[in-house]
Amino acid sequence: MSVRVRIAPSPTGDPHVGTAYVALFNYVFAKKHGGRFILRIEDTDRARSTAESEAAILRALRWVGLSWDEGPDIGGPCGPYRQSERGAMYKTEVAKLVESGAAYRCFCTAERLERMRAAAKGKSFVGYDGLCRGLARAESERRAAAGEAFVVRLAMPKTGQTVVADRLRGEVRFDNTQIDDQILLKSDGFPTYHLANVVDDHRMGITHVIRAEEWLTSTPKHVELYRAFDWPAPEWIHLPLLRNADKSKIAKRKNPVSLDYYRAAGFLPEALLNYLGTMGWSIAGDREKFTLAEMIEAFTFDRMSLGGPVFDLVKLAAMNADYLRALDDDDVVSRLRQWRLGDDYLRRLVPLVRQRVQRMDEFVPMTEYFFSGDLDYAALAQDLVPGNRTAKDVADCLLGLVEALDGERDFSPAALEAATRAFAEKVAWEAKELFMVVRMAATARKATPPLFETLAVLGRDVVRRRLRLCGEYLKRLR
RNA sequence: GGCCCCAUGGUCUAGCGGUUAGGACGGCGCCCUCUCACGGCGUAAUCUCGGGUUCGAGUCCCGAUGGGGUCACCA
Repeated sequence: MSVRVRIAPSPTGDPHVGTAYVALFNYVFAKKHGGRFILRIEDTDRARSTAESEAAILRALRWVGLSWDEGPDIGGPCGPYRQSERGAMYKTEVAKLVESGAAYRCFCTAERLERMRAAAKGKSFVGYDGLCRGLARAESERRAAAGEAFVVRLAMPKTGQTVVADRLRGEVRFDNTQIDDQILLKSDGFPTYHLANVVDDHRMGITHVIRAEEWLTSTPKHVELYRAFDWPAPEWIHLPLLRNADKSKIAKRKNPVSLDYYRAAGFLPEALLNYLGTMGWSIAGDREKFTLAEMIEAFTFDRMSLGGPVFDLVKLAAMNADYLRALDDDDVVSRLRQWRLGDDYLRRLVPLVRQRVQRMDEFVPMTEYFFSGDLDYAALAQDLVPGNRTAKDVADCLLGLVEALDGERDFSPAALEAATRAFAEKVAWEAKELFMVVRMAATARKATPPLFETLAVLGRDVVRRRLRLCGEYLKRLR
């Protein structure tokens, strides 16, 4: 059977470095075995999924250099590759499960579930209590027909164990008493990840599920689903999780996590890929530089290590430096043009500064912060903290604004201004007071072109990082 | 807290019963050099602990400890 693997990102935010990490191993494994690498969009969370996020993820994956053989943009034999367009399949499949008794309708309200969880707090098992599991078939049919809202839950076996065969860990055993009756179909009729993932992986002929370790503990539910459907299960390979410096799962509050950040910061995609390839995997004992092609050539899961690797920006930068130095001068020029020194970026900059310079030789010094990375706030420490505020106030404010901006997909000047004004109101800051702080945090200057135009050109990743770093700097001031 | 996973320098890792425990990033020192960077050389720093198994454990087993993940109508 030929290898078919997939990466299944959820379009609910920025393109995540973890997605690239998992994609890399899927890609390499597929290529190693002459298989196919599939991109599937898991957009069943209709409240959080956005088209912009999906587009950003595709763009970022392309930038990093991983191309897929089947996907929402290029199609393929098992489409559609967007779960929101596959709704009918899930309903048909879940109906079979209800019919066979492997799943059941649950009419419990969110309020009841909340009370149930509160009551179970501190107990050894905190999953669904099974109230609706015992409902007579006729009553379940009747209530559904009457239009009462329901979800469909998996009827997990109540005894015995479920064994997950993980390629890297061997057989992992779970007592069935520990496993929740997972919701398969939400009351809006959309499937949860657990259902959609199993149905799609089956229908798309996925042979190996290579995904992050955070999924390991929900895999018994998937095992049970394959059993209930009487489908052959794929092989599971749970990759170690990328970590922050404190070893917790990599997260944007502690580490830049958006692939767009890495592009904006001037990392070369091949260097990033090489670095990700050293996270949990090694090509040889004394070697860590290798190309994608070399990784494919040498690839085997036998060379994985399972401790969660700390994602270290410093080491990434050192590796990036190696790649940069290996390019010839013309290549570097061309990379710089693609990055920020090209017409596109300059065209956005010129309207902001042309009225403010008298001579062209002022342009570069005046726009320096549009091209630099992290800024130094030491010289601004006094100005950053208005007389009526403490450093901590300003820090909290900045950090709060970053959170607010995280959810802001639209980074146009107008949207930024609206969001920032709304935030100012929320924290009871005078708008112009906040604007000045943001200006200094984003540019390390007190005089710049109009703030929101400037932020828009700097871009969401650079702006959020600078505001965060400035906030953290102020926190340390004390 | 229940369950699950993991455990070699600060970090990424090599090691798959017998090694002076290797490489890389970072640190420090020296050399190269008009400066800086590159490069070269050197140096400090690791097998979490406790029991076994074995002639012999970083390597195998058990336990403890520590870290992480997960317990949603999010993925």
